[in-house]
Formats: sequence, structure tokens, C-alpha cells
Amino acid sequence: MSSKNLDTRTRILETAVALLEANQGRGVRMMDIAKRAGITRQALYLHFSTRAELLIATTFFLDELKGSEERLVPSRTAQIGIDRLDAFIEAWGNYIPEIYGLAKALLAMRDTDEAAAKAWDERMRDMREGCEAAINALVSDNMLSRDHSPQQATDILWTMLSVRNWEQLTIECGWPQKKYIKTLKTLARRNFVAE
Amino acid sequence: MSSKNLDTRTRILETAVALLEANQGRGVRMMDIAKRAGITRQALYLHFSTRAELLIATTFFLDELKGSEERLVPSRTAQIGIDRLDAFIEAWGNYIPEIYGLAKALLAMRDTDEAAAKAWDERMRDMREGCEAAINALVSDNMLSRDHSPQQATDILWTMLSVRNWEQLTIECGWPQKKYIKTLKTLARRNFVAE
DNA sequence: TCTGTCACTTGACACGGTGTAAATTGACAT
DNA sequence: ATGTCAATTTACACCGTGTCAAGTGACAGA
Repeated sequence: MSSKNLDTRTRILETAVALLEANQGRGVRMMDIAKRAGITRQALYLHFSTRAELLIATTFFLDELKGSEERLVPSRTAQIGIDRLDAFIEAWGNYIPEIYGLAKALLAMRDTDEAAAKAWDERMRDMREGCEAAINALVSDNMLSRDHSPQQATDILWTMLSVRNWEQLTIECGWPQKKYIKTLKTLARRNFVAE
Repeated sequence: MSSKNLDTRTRILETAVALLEANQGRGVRMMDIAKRAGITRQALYLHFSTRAELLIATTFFLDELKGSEERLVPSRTAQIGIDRLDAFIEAWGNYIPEIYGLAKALLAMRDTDEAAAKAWDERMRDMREGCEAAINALVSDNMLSRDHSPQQATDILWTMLSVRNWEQLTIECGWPQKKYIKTLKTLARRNFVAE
């Protein structure tokens, strides 16, 4: 009985993922998701009481789907600071395109919706911890450039790796993903690693 | 006769500037602008046929008001590439906080409104030309780092100097404006100037 | 076979914000 | 006195989100 219930819920989430990805997160209404999931718009609200809640649930679903945790393993296990930095950029930088549509939709709600803002910010805070860890790994190796304090370096790396920057470089400037990753590694090295 | 007409128009624009600045561009409705300008919401549409049009007109008004052109003079007249880069970062970087509210409002419409997107993108294209000129000045001095092609360096500088990055560093990370400017100069030097 | 439950449907409505339309007012110029 | 023109008042349309109430259809247990 509850399995049918669960089925619908996950069907909604799958649909949301697909639709957000296809449309790069723009113009995806509750109506569209419902229709494609084979239910009515109203039925959507039986599962998710607001659009923000649906989007947030979709992020967790997507994380599970794409294995966001496992991706960080290489970064966490790297022995040398520089490797850790590289591995983190590789992991996060390649994750962005997979969540881009959803991120964009959530980001668009951030300014008006309290819950969406909180969810997004929390997510970014988590990402920031990865940046911090990478910088701290450099500090441990005594390899952090004297130009920046660890805190400041973290702020910069965090900003460099923002979804918006990825968007600008790949979508607006037309960089291929590989170039994006490679260049960000270069920039990070140059900015943070003492010579 | 037309002076009263013009008066109202500029009064609207002044109000829009003030309101957008005060609210950091968030939650400013046609209604609010009209009320504060001392007219009805409907009368607003006698002067600007859409919200996007009003915002776009406001950008021009603001440019005039803040002297966006003159700010670029030091950058344009700099003899040495590195000085030009510094001057450009200084000019644009200090301009951002003055237009932030408006930029944010326009940016929020970008995803849904064709006209707003066009206006914003054009603006960013102009800014990009400044980046390009600064990078080209380095090239002329044979000082551009071998890490990047001029085009790539322009893309990077353009992205580094985005409004979103300014927002993240100053508002989210709490950097004072001076620190923002100083750090961006450091980063640009380190990334683009060959040693 | 009756009864209850549960997911979902149907159809309707409220709200906020943008944009449109028509009739009216009040000031000013000729 | 007449015309013009900015602005007003009132009203409505559209879109998307969210709510509500009544109804349907399937399935489960007694």
C-alpha cells in the first residue's frame, strides 16, 4: 500500500530531475512536473507542500542518485595538500554540471523564498568545508601562499568554484568542461600554492 | 509643459534608484516605486511600458548619475599594462557597490525576461571589453602569463570581476570593499602577469 | 458483500504581481 | 470656451502558486 505511495513520490522526483536538467532549471512549473509524472498538479501537493520543498527534496534525491559523497573520497584521502586541492576541484567541478538545472532553479528562488535560501546556503556551506579542508591541507604542508590567510584563501576558492562562475565560463564563454577543470586547477595552484 | 512630464519621469527614476539601493534590489514592485514617486501604479505605465523597461532606463540614468564613463579614464590612459589592469579593477570594482541593487533586480529578471536579459548581457559585454583591453595592454608589454591565451585570460578576468563574485566576497564573506579591491588586484597580478 | 481507507481526481477559488483598458478630473494654453 | 495632456479611478485579464471540498475507484478486512 505504502509502496504505491512511495512509487509516486520517487516518480515525481525523477521527473523533476529530468525536467530541470532538460530545461536548465528555467520555466519548470509545478504543472509541468505533475503532468510528466502522470498525476494532477494538485496531487503534487499531497507529496510536497510547496515548490521549494519539492526542489529541496530533489536535491537530496539527486545527491543519492549521483553519489555526491563517494565523489569526495579521492579528495579526502589525498596525502599531499596540492593533490587534495586538485582532487577537490575535480570532484566538485565535475559535479556542478550534473546538478546545474536544479541549482539554477533553487538559486532563482533564493531571493524570495526563505526555505529555498536556507537549503541553498546550507549546501554551499557544506561545499565551503571542502574548500577549507583543501586549504588546510596546504597549510599543513606549509605550502599556502603568503598572499592569503587560510580563511581568505578559503573564501577565494569557494568563490572561484561557485556554480555561477562555472555557468559563466562554460555556458557563456563556451569553455568545454575539461578546459574548465584544467584552468581552475591552474588558477588555484597559482593563487594558493607558494613557490 | 514637457518639463513637468520630464520631471515625473526623472522623479520615477530617482525613486527607482533609491528604492533598489535601499532594498538591495529585492522585493521592489511597480507599486512601491509609484507610491514613493507620488503617483499611481498605472501612471508608471504611462512612462515605462514594462518593469524591464523601467529597470533598463534606470541603468542609463544611474550611469549618468554616477559618471560611469569618467571612471574609466585612468584605466584608458595608463601607460603600462599592469597599471591599466589595476586601474580597471579599481574602477569597475568600486562601481559595483553603487549599482548593486539595480544589478540584482535586473539579474533576477534575466532568466524570464528577454529584454532584461539582453540589456544585462549587453552591459556585461561592455564590461568585458574593459577586461579585454586590460589584458591586451599586458600582451603589448609582453607581460601576459604563458598560462593563458589573451582570450582565455579575458574570460577569467571577466568572471573574476562579476557582480556575483563581488556579492559573494563582500556580502557573504563579509569582506570590506577595500579588501575586495586589494585582493582582486593581487589575484589578477598573480594570474595574468608573467614573472 | 458491505464498509472503510487511501491515493488521486475534478473543479473551484484566493492571492500577489504585472499589464491593459475606459472613463474621468484638473490644470494649462490658445 | 475648447482642446490637450498628465494623471486618476476603477475594473479586469493573465500567470503561477497554494488551498479546499466533494467525488471516484481500487483494494483490504470482516
